Amino acid sequence: MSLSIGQAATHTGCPASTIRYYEEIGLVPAATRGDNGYRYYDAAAVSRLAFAHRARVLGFSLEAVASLLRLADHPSAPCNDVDALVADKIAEVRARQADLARLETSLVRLEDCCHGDHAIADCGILAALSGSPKSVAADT
Amino acid sequence: MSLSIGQAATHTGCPASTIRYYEEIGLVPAATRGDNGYRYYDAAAVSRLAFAHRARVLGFSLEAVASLLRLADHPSAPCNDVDALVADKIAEVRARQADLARLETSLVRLEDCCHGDHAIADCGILAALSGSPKSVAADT
DNA sequence: CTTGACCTTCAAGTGGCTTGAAGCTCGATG
DNA sequence: CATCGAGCTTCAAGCCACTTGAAGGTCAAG
Repeated sequence: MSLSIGQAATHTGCPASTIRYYEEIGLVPAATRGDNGYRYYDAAAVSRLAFAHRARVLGFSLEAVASLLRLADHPSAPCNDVDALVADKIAEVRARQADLARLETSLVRLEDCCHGDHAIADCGILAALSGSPKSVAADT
Repeated sequence: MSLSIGQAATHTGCPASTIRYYEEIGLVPAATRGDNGYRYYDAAAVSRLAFAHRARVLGFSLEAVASLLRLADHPSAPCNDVDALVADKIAEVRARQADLARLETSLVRLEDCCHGDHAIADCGILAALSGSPKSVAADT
């Protein structure tokens, strides 16, 4: 039961063009080909694609996904490296969340600079962006 | 009192290479040049660079920054468009925050799949990534 | 007068794909 | 059996926002 690239795409949620790209950069091994030149994916290949796609959706870089795939191929090795990759990612996501929270504060402060209908000349937003100090770029 | 590109970079926080890039793509007008071919920036030019850099730091795309700069050049126009850009950005940041919160949940759940020192073959993280259902990709 | 920091241009690389062109093949329909 | 549209192939270029590198000119200090 092997799937065409389009079927594999539907199955994994990973677009066909992206599957081709993953093969091109060597993230996944080259698919087997039919006599027509079409790529076909057996269960193991589909599983690798699904794994890669899931990891990408979770925010892992292609490099990290490659590491995870390599690790998954060595079942007897200790799983510390896997843990480390996940822990790093969590730390990264939390850092990014903090960034965004600060950003939101700044943007809301910026929004508050503008009150109602008036001309740009009187708009506090542009004034703030133009460098009036301590109105926007606080709490770094 | 005009600054070299390096001084402008220090002053605005925007790297010299980025300033050159902004000029290249027409985000800011071409700097005036000295006899040596060096770019020099007067107060107004530095202010434009600072404006652009501040807006970028706040997460506006180059396209949005270009809009803001255009708007800032028309002081008699109403400021609704400025408001809209800022409001859009806030909505975007909040959406991204929600994304990241979901992501964090998934990653932590993933992390919980692994308990202590063992081999990869027994690691729940890789099992979860490999497609065991409902362990990671919940609550979409 | 030499050193080293700074400036110049132009080209290419980064990540992670996506899109487009030109041309195959396949399955269903008339 | 012809044909049509969907799906497959390859290769190239485009996207965003820069960054990096090579090769060279300029300037101020020692």
